[in-house]
Amino acid sequence: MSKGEATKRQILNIAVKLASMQGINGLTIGDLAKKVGMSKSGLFAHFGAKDRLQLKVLEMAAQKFVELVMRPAFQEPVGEARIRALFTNWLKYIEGTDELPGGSVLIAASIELDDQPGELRDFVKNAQWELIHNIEKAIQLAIEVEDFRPDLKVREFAFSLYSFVLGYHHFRRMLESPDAKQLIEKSFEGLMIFARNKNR
Amino acid sequence: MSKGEATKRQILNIAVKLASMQGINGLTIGDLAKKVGMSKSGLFAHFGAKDRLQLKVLEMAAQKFVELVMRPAFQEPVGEARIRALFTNWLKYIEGTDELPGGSVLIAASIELDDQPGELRDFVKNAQWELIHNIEKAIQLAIEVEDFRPDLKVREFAFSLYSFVLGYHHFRRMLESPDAKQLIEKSFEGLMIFARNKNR
DNA sequence: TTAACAATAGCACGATCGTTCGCTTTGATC
DNA sequence: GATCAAAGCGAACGATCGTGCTATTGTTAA
Repeated sequence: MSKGEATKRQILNIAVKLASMQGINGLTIGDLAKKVGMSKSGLFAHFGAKDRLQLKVLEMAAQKFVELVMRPAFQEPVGEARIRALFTNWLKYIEGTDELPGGSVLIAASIELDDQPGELRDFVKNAQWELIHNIEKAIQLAIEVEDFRPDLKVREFAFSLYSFVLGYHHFRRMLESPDAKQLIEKSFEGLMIFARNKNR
Repeated sequence: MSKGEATKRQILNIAVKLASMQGINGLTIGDLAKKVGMSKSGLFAHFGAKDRLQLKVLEMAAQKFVELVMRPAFQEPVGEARIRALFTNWLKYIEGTDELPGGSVLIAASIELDDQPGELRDFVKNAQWELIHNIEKAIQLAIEVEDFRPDLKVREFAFSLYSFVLGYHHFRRMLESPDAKQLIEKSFEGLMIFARNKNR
């Protein structure tokens, strides 16, 4: 890996962290340069335009999500186990780490960008749809191995699951509700009971 | 009402509209002045600082929400009817009007502000908690008139309802999912069945 | 009707925004 | 070690940010 590629990656890591706190629009080149420890112009040269930087940040965020949530979940056996792993990883991702202290960048970006058309919005929209389709695949497989009811509506299940995650994000991060985790876990278990195949 | 009060109100109406599209942080005084049709400094004098303007915008947004969603719902008879009215009004509010084209200002502000402490964040947090407590009151009353099960967990019901609304917001505004409305309505009906008193 | 005051405009400020350009330093290649 | 491209810096650009100040206009009450 060339020197340029290395610093670019380092920049993006810090940029994702920053964007997760100040939003993708709140991300500023001067600010970012200061955090990275290099000059504005030197940093800027890596991307050529702010749009490019923002897009790369979103791509990196999406990639991190896949690595931390989707990939490990899809290594679990098909069925309820995979759904549970997906759920668990997702929660952990939202709770944040040193790398991503500010919750989900993509959820935040969704709301920031939902009224400003363009490349950034399109990317987020596509990324979210891809996520949903993958969830739906996992649900479909759970039906096929008869963990879940054959008449379970895949799309509706996905909507509920996604909604609960958004709710958790909200209750935990904005409301700072101390029982946020219990609430989503209870809701999730309810969803599982609803989905489970009673004939086994 | 004095002249100043009148223009102040007019400014805030346009500001809420703007903030609902560009976010509370994306709101800019120059931009706003242009839309309102007056000078930057003239507009600025009404608020003294940007924070003040932002706070007033959030207050106005919260007030609009109460007027459009909460107040009419609480005129409905206690019980399931009130919950349904709350739900219906909330959806309509999210779907947006000419006044509020950009979805819920408060939901957007929640995510924008969740990592920047201060007066604005505190206000949004309090407003959201007040909303939740009012929802919980309505649920509690529905239990007391025996529309809902006596052992229904009020907080959990409120979490689910709120989550579905967030999901609807997301599916409709970001994903532009054509079946968003069907999805949340199905989820809501499921929630109602779950909550309903079976002994009636 | 006029004196007092509120409301608005104009202008300028320092700061920061994204971006450009020319220069120096660094790194890799022969 | 010389060569040349890649990488990074410093300074400056025009635009816009939030915010003061002063002057002028408009409203209101005596």
